[in-house]
Amino acid sequence: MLENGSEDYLSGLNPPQEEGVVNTEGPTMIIAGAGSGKTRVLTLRMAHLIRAKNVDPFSILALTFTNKAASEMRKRVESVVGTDARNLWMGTFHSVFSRILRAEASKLGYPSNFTIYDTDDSKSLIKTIVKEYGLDDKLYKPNVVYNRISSAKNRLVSWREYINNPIFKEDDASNMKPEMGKIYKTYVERCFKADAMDFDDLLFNTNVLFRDHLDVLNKYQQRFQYLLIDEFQDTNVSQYLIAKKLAAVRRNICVVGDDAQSIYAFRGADIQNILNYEKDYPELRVIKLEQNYRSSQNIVNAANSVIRNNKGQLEKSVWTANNQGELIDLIKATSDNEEGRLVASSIFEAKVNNQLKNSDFAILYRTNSQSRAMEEALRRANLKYKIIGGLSFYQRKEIKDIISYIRFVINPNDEQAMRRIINLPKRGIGPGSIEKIIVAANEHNISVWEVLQKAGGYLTGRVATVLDQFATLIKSFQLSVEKRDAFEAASLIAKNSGLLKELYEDKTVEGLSRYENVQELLNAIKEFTDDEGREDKSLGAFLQEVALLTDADNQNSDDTDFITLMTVHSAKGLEFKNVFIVGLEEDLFPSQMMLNSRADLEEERRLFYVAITRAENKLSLSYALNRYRFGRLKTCEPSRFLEEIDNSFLNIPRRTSMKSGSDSPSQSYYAKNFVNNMKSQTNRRFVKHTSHSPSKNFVPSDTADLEVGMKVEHPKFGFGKVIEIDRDGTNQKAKVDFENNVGEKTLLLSFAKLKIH
DNA sequence: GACTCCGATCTTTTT
DNA sequence: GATCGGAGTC
Repeated sequence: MLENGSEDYLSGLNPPQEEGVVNTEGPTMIIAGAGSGKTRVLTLRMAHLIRAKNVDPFSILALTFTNKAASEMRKRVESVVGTDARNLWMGTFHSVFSRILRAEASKLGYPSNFTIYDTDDSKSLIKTIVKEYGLDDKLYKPNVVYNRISSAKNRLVSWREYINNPIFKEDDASNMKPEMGKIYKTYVERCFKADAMDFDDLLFNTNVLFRDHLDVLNKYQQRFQYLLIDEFQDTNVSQYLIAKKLAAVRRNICVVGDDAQSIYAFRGADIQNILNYEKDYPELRVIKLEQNYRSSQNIVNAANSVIRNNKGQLEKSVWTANNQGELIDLIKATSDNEEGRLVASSIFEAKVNNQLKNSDFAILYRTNSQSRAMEEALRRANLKYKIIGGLSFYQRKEIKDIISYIRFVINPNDEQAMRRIINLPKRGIGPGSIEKIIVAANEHNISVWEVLQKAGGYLTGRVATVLDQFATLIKSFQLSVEKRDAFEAASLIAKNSGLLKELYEDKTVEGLSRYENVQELLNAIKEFTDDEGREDKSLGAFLQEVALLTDADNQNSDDTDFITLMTVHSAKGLEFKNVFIVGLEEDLFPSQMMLNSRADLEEERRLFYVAITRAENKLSLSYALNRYRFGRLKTCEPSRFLEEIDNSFLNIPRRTSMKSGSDSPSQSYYAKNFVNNMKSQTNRRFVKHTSHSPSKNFVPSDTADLEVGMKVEHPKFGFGKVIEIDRDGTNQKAKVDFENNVGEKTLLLSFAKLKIH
């Protein structure tokens, strides 16, 4: 396979696949049905360019949708062509163009160390602006405003164009939000002043860069002779225009996509891109990959029977030569918790009967919040699992705090970072003082950082002294960043800022885990600096890397045998032997927010299609008749999508809690069953657990049962024995000796989840 | 300014 | 269930 000049990587490809690999010149569109080997074609196409056409990997640019997809693809190219693959330009639109923007930042009036605002930063900035203007925050909700601005940027509508556009004006006025344009303008100005770009700016500003600086555009047009875009159906207009500009000279642009799997319209993805593409490149070569190699016939046919309900698709018929396979299981549960138990027991059974591993299973759901019930059931069944996505590591408070320190040290104009850390740990600087600082900065037309450095000149008394100390601290950090590598500098910041100490002194279970998380972050930074191949080991370089990272590609190589839990969105591009799609209830999947238009509903249906086509051998669908939503119990109807699946592919419902053979149990049966189910829930001996305001927590009567010598189980530390109980004072504590080399821990009872055995 | 309690509000998906 | 902001208290 690695022999020079050998082309045996072409063997085993079907005709359209081979066509996609070897026809490397000119514009190409590959319409690739689910499971049709599109990643294989894409990687071999790159390999073919390097190997057979002697193209320098450095001049190939491949744009993917996620970081994970990029690194996966790089690995696969490497397995064919060897280390040459390392020189490929490969990554998400956001990561590739943020790199280019850093190199060319000065042309746009930005420093090259500009900060990237994540969604939280953007929303909180919007919130501040709305407040500063004295606007009604019920009307101008950060979410709504953010989405409006975001979609404008994704269509390359600048604030100036937005304000001058009568259609937007009318639209906003009729929505009672006439000030939208003003907020957009101020938001952009504040980002610029903070030397910050949000996610959309990375694309918007790249367009501006290429529009206003033809020399720069020319440089990259020369460099990137071959352009490949994966998941083309999920690109937005802004992304497409960047690609179009880059490919304008050589026209070697290959896009791969599947309109049936377009699931990101909510984020500005525009299916129109496919039509524009055909218009922009009349000489286009279109290749269709229609044979599915992944799934059994039942699964492929069921997926087709679902997607058939959508109107207006590209012509394509996905088929498979695989065998018929098992029928699709339908699991009907009375509650979300029971759904979890049924899924868990089904997995357990299948593992035993078919000699399968945990990693052969995936549980897919529509919303992250559904993971909870599944998680608990799997834990009880002793099945190892891993949740992908959800609240990512980098979104945890303690991590964001440290990162904000780093951000502020690197870029002291970063307003959002400043707001976060200026009173952390508590320095006695409240909202009042922060406002004063901002006002002073605006009055003298200088940056906030300049005010902080000369606090005595603008503020008085104790606050001035404290701010002075703060500025000195930051300056000392700045010095150490210059002199040390990322790990040393970050350790110093964690320590000298006082954050580490504060967490260390918090002996609650939560504090402990926060402390561990910070250590984990430091480990990640250590890994970063220990990487031999990396030339820039500064903290700034680490920050750039981390800003666009999601925890989807947090690979822990040592332990890989787990059941995967994730949303359908994050499952795109993956495959599993056995797949469970859970929570197939009306208003949940399809989501109630997507029932307003046909287009929305069709996107949900495509999402369902994506979920189904992840499965290779066995698919199980489940729904619950009662579910906790918004902390309230709600009765649910089965999803309309279930009815769209042709019955001939389905197994008659068999996994229900019913003991009797009756196939239409009365509602009261479920109600009764559900009450029992709930009872067993409350009998659990877990202490209620919330993240803050501990006084709000109650200690349920059963922790009063806790006695010295009892065997207990903790979700994180495992089994242990109570050796001491302190019931005096307000903070009741128990000292527990844990097995598995964790040792003795003192747990605050109001926090600890302890199960008595 | 810090801390506590209480009620209101929201949860679709992600770079 | 979790977070945020307001109100009241120290």
